[in-house]
Amino acid sequence: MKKHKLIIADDHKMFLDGLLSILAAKKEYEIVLTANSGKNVAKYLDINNSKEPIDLVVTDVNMPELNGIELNRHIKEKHQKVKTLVVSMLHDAMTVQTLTKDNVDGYVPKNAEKDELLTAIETILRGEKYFSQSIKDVYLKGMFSNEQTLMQSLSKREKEVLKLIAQEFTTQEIADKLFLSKHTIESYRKNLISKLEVRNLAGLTKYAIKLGLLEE
Amino acid sequence: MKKHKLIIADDHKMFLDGLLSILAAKKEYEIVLTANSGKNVAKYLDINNSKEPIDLVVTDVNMPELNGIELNRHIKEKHQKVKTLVVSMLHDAMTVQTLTKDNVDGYVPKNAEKDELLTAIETILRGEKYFSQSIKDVYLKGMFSNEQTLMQSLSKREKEVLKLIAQEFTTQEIADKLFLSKHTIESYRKNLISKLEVRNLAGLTKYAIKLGLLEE
DNA sequence: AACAAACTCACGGTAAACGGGGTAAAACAC
DNA sequence: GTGTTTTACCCCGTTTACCGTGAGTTTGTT
Repeated sequence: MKKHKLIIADDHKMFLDGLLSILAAKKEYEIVLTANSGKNVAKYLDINNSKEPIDLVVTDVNMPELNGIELNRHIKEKHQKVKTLVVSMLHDAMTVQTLTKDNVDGYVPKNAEKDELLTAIETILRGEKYFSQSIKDVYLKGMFSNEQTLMQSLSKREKEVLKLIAQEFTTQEIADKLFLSKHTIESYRKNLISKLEVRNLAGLTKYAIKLGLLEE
Repeated sequence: MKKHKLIIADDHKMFLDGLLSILAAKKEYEIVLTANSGKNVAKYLDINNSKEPIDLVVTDVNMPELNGIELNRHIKEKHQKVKTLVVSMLHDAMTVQTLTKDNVDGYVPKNAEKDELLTAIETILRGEKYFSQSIKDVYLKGMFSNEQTLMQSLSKREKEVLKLIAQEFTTQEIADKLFLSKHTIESYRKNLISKLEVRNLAGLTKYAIKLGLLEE
């Protein structure tokens, strides 16, 4: 019987050790590489995958250099045959949605049982998808939450203005910055307040943060 | 040689498995209990510790029911002889400060090497403290960051007002709510703006969030 | 071509926030 | 028991935000 070739990636070394000890005990699997960043996985695949094709990459979401989302995207673009399984904390709905949109093959939270992880891996290697119930819950909840819908209901310009508002710029300053009339910005402000169902600048600011419009 | 009795607690089962496999391989240690919440550890100690004293509790910070901070506090109050080692992600300075204030015996981030974990445990069992360099860095950085200082520079009343401001209440509404003159609230508003070095409500709101004054 | 979004601008009014300047009693610390 | 911080209060002037209502123009879709 041919062993399935796996890569596992997580920046928490102890967790990586844990995964490794679970998977190395199974003779069906060969751990070809363990990595603490997505970049190392991508690099490895880009160089070696044609010679020695990998079956599955098990990866965390939060990683330096190239995170799990980006790694999954890279794999699904450049190495379509390689399956991906995300093993991470429970993330927000958007993360899950992004991953599924990018055709990830499975998602198991880190608080799952060992057995569920093994089931997930088997299922995926058979060519099916595997998502834990809690992940499906998050996904569905996200579908009907208004955060997501509201974000989509905002146009590009509205998001731009919202961002500047939350960055403490006044209407006049934003108008100057965008070469628009201050009346225009006032309109946006009004629309944002009614669309997001908030009362004032404080509510707008909170939404800007929630929607991830602010970096620093 | 008498084995040291350990308890490990983490709500991520796979990580727990990892820890277990690392520690169970060492014959110096006996894993008396693995738990996925702080409450279970506290309960166990409260009932059994007099008969069969535990030497060390290894715990995560983020856990349901009773988190690592609360668990550590409980242990240091009720079971002074039991050492505690936190193994968790890198947390903010305040978490680390709270833990050290509560006399935790060590802190190792989850991305540490297996060997460092073992070193930490040995050190602590010898009666010394062990903190990874990255944890010390976070601690020191927190000492000189202004977020912490600013938070302390705010009085109770100021925090209360700031919270209400960020909750989208107007000056008048806050005045009514706290049975104060609206002039008073205006003063607080001004002081907050100058203390926190922001320009307006948006900046105040961001600080309220950063300082953790808002729940939902 | 028709239609809907998205984007732009305008006016008038009320309410609120912002900025600068104060006073003063109570609580806490040294 | 003197000094500092906290809490609470006041006035005034200016700016900005908020609200309603409306309307032209561009852009993309079917």
